[in-house]
Parts: sequence; structure tokens; C-alpha cells
Amino acid sequence: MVTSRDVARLAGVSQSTVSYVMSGRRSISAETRRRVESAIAELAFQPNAGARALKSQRTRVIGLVVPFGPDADTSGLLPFIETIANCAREQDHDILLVTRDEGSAGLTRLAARSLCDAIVLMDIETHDARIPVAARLAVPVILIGLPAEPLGLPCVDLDFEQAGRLAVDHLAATGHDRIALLGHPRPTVAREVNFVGRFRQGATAAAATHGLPCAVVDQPERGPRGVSAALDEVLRSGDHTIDGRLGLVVHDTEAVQPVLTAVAGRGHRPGRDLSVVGLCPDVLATGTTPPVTNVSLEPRDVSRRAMRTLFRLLDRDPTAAEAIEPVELITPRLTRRRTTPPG
Amino acid sequence: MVTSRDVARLAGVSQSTVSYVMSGRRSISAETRRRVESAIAELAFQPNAGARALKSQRTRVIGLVVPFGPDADTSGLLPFIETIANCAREQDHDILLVTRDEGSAGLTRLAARSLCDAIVLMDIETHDARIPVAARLAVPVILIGLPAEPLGLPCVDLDFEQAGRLAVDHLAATGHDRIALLGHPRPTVAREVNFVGRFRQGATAAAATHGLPCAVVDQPERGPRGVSAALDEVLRSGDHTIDGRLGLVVHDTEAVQPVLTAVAGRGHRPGRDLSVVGLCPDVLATGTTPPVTNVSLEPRDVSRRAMRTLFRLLDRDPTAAEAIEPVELITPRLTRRRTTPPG
DNA sequence: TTGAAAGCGCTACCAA
DNA sequence: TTGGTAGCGCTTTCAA
Repeated sequence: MVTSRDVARLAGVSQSTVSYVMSGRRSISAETRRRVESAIAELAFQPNAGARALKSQRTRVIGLVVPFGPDADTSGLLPFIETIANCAREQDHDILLVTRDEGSAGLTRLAARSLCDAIVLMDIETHDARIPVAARLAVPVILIGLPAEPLGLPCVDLDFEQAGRLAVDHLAATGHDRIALLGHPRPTVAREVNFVGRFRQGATAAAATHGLPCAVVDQPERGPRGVSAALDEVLRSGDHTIDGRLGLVVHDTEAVQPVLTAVAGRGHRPGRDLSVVGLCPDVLATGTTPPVTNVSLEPRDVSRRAMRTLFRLLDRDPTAAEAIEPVELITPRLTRRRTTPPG
Repeated sequence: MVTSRDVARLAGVSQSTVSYVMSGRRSISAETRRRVESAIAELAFQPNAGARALKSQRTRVIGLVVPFGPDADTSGLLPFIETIANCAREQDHDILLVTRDEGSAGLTRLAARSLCDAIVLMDIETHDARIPVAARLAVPVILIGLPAEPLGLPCVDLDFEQAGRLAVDHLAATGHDRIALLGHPRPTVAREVNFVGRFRQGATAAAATHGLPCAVVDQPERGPRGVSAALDEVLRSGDHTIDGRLGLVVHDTEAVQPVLTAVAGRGHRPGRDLSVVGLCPDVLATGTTPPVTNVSLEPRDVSRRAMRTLFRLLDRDPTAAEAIEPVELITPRLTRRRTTPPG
């Protein structure tokens, strides 16, 4: 291993001078700087992370708690991770991955062992047992999601209420006269993932504004059978004519393709006989058959905002923690595709 | 921050005794152990990772280079990451994420800064510029994938040759009399990802064994248009009757759903009018319409084997590095679904 | 403008 | 069975 002492010896300076050249925290003569820098290059020196962390109390690592594990919805997760990793690298930080099934223990481990300088916590439930633990940690924690009680932790998330409005507004603007909201399987609804309620609220409020009737139907069970049953209930509940004026909003990301398949299987063509708007990542929406009009989850925007807030928290002195938004909601975006009429 | 000195003070022992209680590298009297352990519990002490790494030269971190970035095939990536993370945690190690777009610099950074004890490198190209860099690193590197020249680095991968055989054998066994292999877009073929050739070889060899004609068609361009064109060529090249005896093997994971859609769009039903076997993750195969018979990439098996080899490398003394398989190929598995006949 | 040295928290050696 | 202590490689203070 190459140390800063090796660099110092080669450059003919003291070890502390090498450190100052690297940190820029002291003025260095041009000649000394040149010699040190060429020694660094020659030896391909990079500072030992453990030693630096020990002395500076800064690891330059961000802990990321990802929702891996049984029954996690990991569709659309990668863009979050990718964006977070990229933002970290832009600031010469690295990402340490912790999986959700470690629960609160993962959080305390990160903090107590000084494995990272800050933590990003994803997949927040409305009443998330990790929040009180996170709030007492010695390192700052950012939530991607919106719990009932953030306990002072900054939150970043999509504005799901506006997302619901957006979907319904689009259907209203394209001539539909009734709305149906196809929701999540009962078990998911029970888990109280917070955005379920927020999206629903936005959608129903928008329908009311436009004076449109709005039915809300959940899936009685998980899987294609649940989707099928929910769809039948939707088609039964309205009047029986399929006249192209029913607008279906699919709230559950994982149900979007099954709904399209089930609609086609009943002999209706999405986009002509009835319209479909899904709440799902763009990458999924472009891949469905047919490509579905969707409201995006904006993983990149959400992640970027979370990381911006995180580095602000890390940079400024902790006493002056004002000017950090406690809750940042990202504006959703609707992209029309084949399952709703143009214009 | 709680240190081992705090624990020592509370337990009334020396700081080194605390260290020995934690490591178990010295016999400790029952009474002392009890006092130290209760002090550890009371203070919720966990050892500082930086200090431990500095002294012990072991970070207890595994670097994982993931194929994020432009034009990366990230479908089916999550099970790899999840399994690798779980295996690491089983040995009280953590995962540090590095993205592919850092290239070789990411590798040297991990090693030179002593950020990790070992590296897992995914998404290996046949002539991968990172291999020579990885081979000279001070930390062990495991490849998931099979380059032309591993330069002594252990490799773990699916046995793609056998995967090709498996797909064709299944089609032969279910009464098909001709095979077509629908491959990748030209740009991908050109990038020489190594498994392309291996799979193709296995498939054509198996077809020859069964005495079946086997056409090989690549996609002229990326996207649904490329798939469509390739499919047309397949249907044109054989005789023109669609008699349920044509077996189509789709090699490109991302083309599997588009192929099914295109087949249906031409008025044929997959599984009745012609059969389709895809090389893709199970999670994708169950989600297509209709669910497609697939040969799995076995991400969990591959990852587990890679991590087992990695920890062996880490545990044993480095001189005795025999008994490590230089190349481990995982046996693929075929699951019949709706797109091929039963039995 | 530069150097010497203390010390971050831990592991492991040497003594007792 | 236990304690004292050197020292891992770095950052930063104090001196020159």
C-alpha cells in the first residue's frame, strides 16, 4: 500500500505537506506543489479511507437503505439507486447498500460503526417503525417517502395528490364522462403505504371538480386474478355500454400490464373502447402492450432533490439547519401514449 | 460516539480486554465477560469501522461494480444485487456500490483507498478493458461473466452453452421440426458480450444433434422495429406454413415481450401456432402476455457461487489459493409456460 | 511557507 | 487471566 509518507519521501517534503497539498487548506509554494503532485501521480497515491475517516470523522460514504426483501415492490427501483449513486459520486462520496430486511438494526449499525455520514431511507410506510430510530441517530437521515410523523426528518417524494389530479384532469380533457380508480390489492392497502391515500384523494377530488362520477375499486387479492376481479367490478358498476367514455386510472404499478391484458382479453381495445392511465415508471409504460399513458414516478427528480438536501445538511454547520425544506414534493408528469385519445 | 474506552471504563477493565471480548481471540473469565458484555449492551457499543479497518487492514466491505449507465441491460439485475448483498451480510460484510461508468478508475479507487476487501465485477465484455486493471489490484476480484482472457481472475457465470442446448432440446422434445434463433440487435452483437456466442453455439449444436434445421437471425436495429423485422425474416425464411411446428428461441431478454406482441399482432397465437422459448429472468417470464417458457439466468445461484468463492479467497491464506475453481458455470433451468406445448 | 507531532479508535503484541 | 502500549495513515494544531 502506498501512503502519504511514501509520497512525502519521494517529493522530499514532510508528510503533513502532502496532506495539505491534497486538501488545499494551506498555501503551498508552486515548486513544492509540483513536486508533491508528481510524486502522487508517480505512485498513484490515494488516501486510505479508514485513516481519513478516523481522523476527520467523515467517511465520505452515504448509506442507502433499499427495499429488497420479500414482497417488496422493486419495479422502478433501479433509476432511484442509479441517480443516488451518481449524485454521491459527483461529490466524491460512495454508496453503502443496506437492505430493508435488516430493519432498524441496519440503521443503528450504519451510525454506531460510523460507516457513513448520512443515510437515505426509501420505501417509507405511513407508520414506519424505523422513523423513531432514524430520528435519534447521530447522522442525518433523509426519507424518500412521507410518513405520518416524520419526527423532524426531511422528506422528499412525488406529489401523489397532484399525480391523481393529473390523471383525472387528462381523462376529463379528453372527453370521458366517468372515472374508475383501480387500486392496490387489499394486503397492500392494509400496509398503509402512505401514497395510496394521497393519490386517491387527489384523483377523487379532481373528479368532483369536473363533476364526473368516480368509482374506487381495490383488488380483492394479489395477482392477475385480483386484477381481473377488480376490472369486472369496474365494468359492472358503471352502465354496461362500452362507449369509449370510461376512463380507468390504474394506481397499482404492478397491475398496469395485467389490466391492459385483461381489457384486451374481454375484447375491448384500450385507447378506443375505454381509456387507461397508469401510475408507473416511464420505462414500464413504454414497454407495455400497447404503450400506456402514464403518470411518472419521477425517480430521478426525487432522488436528485433528496441528495441535494442531504449534501446541504452535510455541508452547513449543523446549528444552522434552517432553510432545509421539511417536505419536498416533486411535480408529477403525464405522458400520453396509446391508451388515451390524443389532445 | 461510544468507544471501547467508554465500555472499558463502565466495566472496570482495560480497553484491550474489551477488544478481546469482542474478538474472542483470548480466553476471558466468565465474570469479566459478563461485565463487559453488559456494558456493551448498555452503551449500545459498536466498533468504529474506520479504526478497525485501519488497524486490521480489513474493511469488512465488498465492492460491487454494477452495470448502471447508458445502454446497460439492467433487466434482471436486482436479484443479483439482492443476493450479493444478502451473502455479504451473512458474513457481517457490507456492499459498496460502484457504477460501471466509472470504468477502471472505480476499481483502482476501491483498492487504492482501501475501501473494500474484495470486488465483484459484473457485466463482463469478452474483451473488457477493466480485466487487466482488475488483475493487478491488491484486492481479490471475482468476475460474474466470462471474458476471453480472465488473467487469473475467478469467473462465475451461467452455462450459456448448455442454456442454448436446453432451449432447443425442449423444442425438439415437444415435436417441433425446425428452429429459429432470434438474436440481439446488431450493435449488441458487435459489443461482443461473451455469452452471445456461447448460447448460440449450444443452440445450433443441439439442433444439429436432433437433425433439425436452425436459422439464426439478428435484429437489424434496436427496439420494436428491429424485433419486427427479425421476426418477419424468420417467418419468411422457413416454409410459409404456420403449423405449430416452428420453435422460436429468443436470445435477447429485452426482445422477449416484443416478440410475443409481434407474433400476436400477426394473428398467430404463441404456444399453438408457433412456440417461443426466451432466455430471460423468471420474473420477466411470468409477467409477459402470455407467460413465456424460459431458460432462467439463475441470478441467485450465480451470485451465491460468486460470493462463496470470494469469501474463500478472503478467508484462506493467499499463498494457498489452489482449490479455487478458475471458472464456475451454473446449470441453467427451463420452465415451461404457455408458449410451448406441455410435456 | 513548511515541519513536527498529537491523536482519532482499534488490534494485537509483550509483560505480568 | 489481564493490562499496557505501539502503531495503522491520516488531519490539523502548534512551532519555526
